[in-house]
Amino acid sequence: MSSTSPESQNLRHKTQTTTSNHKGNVFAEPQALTKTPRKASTQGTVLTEIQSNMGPLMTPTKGRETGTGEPWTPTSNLKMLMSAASPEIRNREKELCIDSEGGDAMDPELGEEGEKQISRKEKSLGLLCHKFLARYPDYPNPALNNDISLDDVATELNVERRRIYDIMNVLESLHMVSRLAKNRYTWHGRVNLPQTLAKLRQVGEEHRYRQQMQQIRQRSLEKEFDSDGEEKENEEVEGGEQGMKEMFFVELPGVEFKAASVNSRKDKSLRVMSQKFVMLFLVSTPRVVSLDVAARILIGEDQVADQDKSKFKTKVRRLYDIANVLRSLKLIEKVHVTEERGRKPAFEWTGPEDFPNVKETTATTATAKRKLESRTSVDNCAKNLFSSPGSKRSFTRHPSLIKLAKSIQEDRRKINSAPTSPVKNDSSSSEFFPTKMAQLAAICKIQLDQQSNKVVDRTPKPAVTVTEALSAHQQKAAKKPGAPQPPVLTPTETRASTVHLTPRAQFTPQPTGAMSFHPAQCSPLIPMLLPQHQGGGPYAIYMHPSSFRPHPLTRPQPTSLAVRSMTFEDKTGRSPSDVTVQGHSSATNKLPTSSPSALKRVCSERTSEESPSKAKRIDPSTRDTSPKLCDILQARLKARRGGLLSSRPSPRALHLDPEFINTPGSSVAVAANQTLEQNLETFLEKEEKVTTSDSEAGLTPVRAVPLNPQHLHTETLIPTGYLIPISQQSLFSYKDLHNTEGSKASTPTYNIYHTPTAGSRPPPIQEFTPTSLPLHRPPPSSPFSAQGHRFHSPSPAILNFTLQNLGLIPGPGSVPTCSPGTATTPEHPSSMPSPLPPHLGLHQRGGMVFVKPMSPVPVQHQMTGPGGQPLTLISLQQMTTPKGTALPQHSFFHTPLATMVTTSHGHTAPAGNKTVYIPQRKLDVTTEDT
DNA sequence: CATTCCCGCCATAAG
DNA sequence: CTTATGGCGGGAATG
Repeated sequence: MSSTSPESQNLRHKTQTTTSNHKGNVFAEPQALTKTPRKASTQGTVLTEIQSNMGPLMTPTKGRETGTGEPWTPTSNLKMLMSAASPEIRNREKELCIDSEGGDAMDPELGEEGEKQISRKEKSLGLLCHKFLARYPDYPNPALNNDISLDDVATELNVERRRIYDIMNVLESLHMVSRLAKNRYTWHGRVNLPQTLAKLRQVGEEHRYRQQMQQIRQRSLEKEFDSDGEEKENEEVEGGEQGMKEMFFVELPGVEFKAASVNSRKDKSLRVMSQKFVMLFLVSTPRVVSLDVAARILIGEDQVADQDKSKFKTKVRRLYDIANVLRSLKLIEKVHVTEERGRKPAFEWTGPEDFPNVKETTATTATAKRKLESRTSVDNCAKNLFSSPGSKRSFTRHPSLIKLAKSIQEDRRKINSAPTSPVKNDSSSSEFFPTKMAQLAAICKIQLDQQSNKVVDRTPKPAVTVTEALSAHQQKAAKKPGAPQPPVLTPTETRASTVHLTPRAQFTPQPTGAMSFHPAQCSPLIPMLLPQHQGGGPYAIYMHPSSFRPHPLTRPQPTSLAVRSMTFEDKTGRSPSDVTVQGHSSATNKLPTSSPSALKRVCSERTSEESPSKAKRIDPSTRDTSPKLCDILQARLKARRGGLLSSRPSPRALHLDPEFINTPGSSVAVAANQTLEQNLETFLEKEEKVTTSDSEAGLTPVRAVPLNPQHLHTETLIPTGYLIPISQQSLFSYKDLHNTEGSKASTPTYNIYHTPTAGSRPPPIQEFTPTSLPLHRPPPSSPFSAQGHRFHSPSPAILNFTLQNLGLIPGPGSVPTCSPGTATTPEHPSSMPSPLPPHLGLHQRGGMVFVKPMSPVPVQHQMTGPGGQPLTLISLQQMTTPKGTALPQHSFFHTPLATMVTTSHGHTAPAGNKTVYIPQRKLDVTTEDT
């Protein structure tokens, strides 16, 4: 929108040829400033960017809707600082203290100019992404306009457009943004991240990525010799379905589908690749995926052994691009897997482990929808057909279709909205954004459930968190019973760590004390509402919906979305795919649609884990295992069905519009039925299978895995089209409970959730470390001019940086607070009994403080930034990823089995501790089931 | 040398 | 046609 945009673009293009300088200057806001020394400098080939200098000068001209422009200088300064620091130090984070000013501070010598070498890192995609993310709240107020203008972003961040596309593509793959139109995207933040992840995991399982990964790993281990042939075969067999490598983009429901237009362009790589990559993490047992394995899988077809190297290389390049973005989202971290042979670059998942899908299904409201569905579905189908990957489809984006969809959707919404959706917002606090609150609540809930206690911990005590984390891991990893839980604890703090995985460890799941307590927590957490049943239900396959989006600004309907999510499964009784489900208890999965059951289900998951006895049995079923089982089952099914269900496997053909279609009536229902049957069958077979599978995997089948048939995922229709999950927003109330528990209650929950980190992972200790942020608010005097002045809507990014620089980072041990500026309610750590000694992880590594923009408007009360702008302070554990910082995190995540983590520096983590591992095979990944 | 991954040419899709 | 997107790979920076 800004006038500048065109100009800038033009300039860019033009400039390209001659010099590299491109970017920067131009956008900087032409109008305002004159000062552009940088331009000249830039041009000069050398990278030096003088920008830093400029910074102060610049006024934040650009502010647009997004949040206002950020002056960018500061940012750049920060950047510089970081970069400077980082190189030397592996950690980016800590150094900040330094200072304020940008350039000089850091460098003793150079003073201002100094930066010349910006080292490549400054330009890295990860950093850029960080800056980008800093501009938007993790959980934006839906009511606000969350539009993102590419031009503005490019300008403000001072980067070429091309780079923004890279970021947007991956964010889009996670549904954190969606494309509205030409230069416009809408920011969704992490609101539907849980759903997205759940969905991706589901899809990933369906694709049997886990198996594929295992095969590849094995193969590689054993090099060519012997076995590979066979193994391969096996896969391929199943692969029939696999064939569908080309999956399409997985879509989410509701909010996001604005992107209708998106699907168009072949949907080639980045977006899809990113999703696949994430899927790999979600299905792999140790949440570690090595680069090459990922590349191989992503290559897709690759069946043949090594394909071109070049292709591989290219793929790897892309993976790095994606990884950098994911890293900035804190979803993954770089690690090294040491196999026998050497260490390979790999990434470890650090995002949320579980995301129960929350979905609400509202069972009701089928009425109108069906009709709608039918239509849409048709359209969708058509569309799908057209759009085959690779080839160009003329049809993509038919306007007509889009419109249709829109209208339908709207209708649907209206219809749906009221009844089911539980709208309770307790939000007294949430005055303005009920919807948002709801979403948040939902999210929270989800997180809580998943993480079980983690959330709680986060605020109060680290120790707790750790424990939980451990327990979770344990479960996954399933240790031997004898093994104590503590093992995991080792606080390894390395950031970039090397993980050594021993191949199979045998483990039995064991009940650990820790686990036991989980249940209790769960129950409390879950309290109110679990949304309906889980499951696959929530997702619907979606073609691409039209880009319908209600008003950006005004969109009330959050609830409606929730409502809309219906699950097909109801009919059949079983949800087609229920990722989460695995209730141990119910052999039959059919959960009635009733919500209560859903809750139970969730609980059950947790409980299952916990309960020792059950744990064993059930564990397998639980997330980790389940996938396997699923895979197996699926494989079986496929084999059988073969022809029968061709439809299913090849998703492409089907497109269902989720929303519209939710009702089971159509194909879905059928599918569901099939699935049930299949499940049973598979289940029976399963045992056999299990063995085989294990063997395939390379794992010794130590234990028989008891599977619950239930878990199996049915294959849902998903594969084909876009999947749309249902938005969870409905849940809300939860937070109340939460709050109460946590000390924070008073503060609007919103804040809490806000914390970026919070959402996802069990926070390693570090999070806590940061002392209370609020205090730190940068004094006006702070070196950065920007801060002082900033009137309103300062760019959050800047603040963040500043804070960091100022040394806000607290020492260890401090309480993590996310208090709003004003109150800063201290959340004292609630005194949770932490089973584990704190020492584990804590280090002060320096948490970072992050300031995120809150939803601008309303939030004010909560906190007010220096300028009066609303700010939320959050402690982050790690900023970006640099390897250097020491974080304990990894250790937790690693399966207890045999992983050892080495710090980047090389000091090994404290011992493998209790991990039991049998070093037989090098391969890390071990499946664990029981 | 290997790993990372930035840069930006240039093919395509959109408008 | 002009733009907007984004695949893709050279090759530079780093390790």
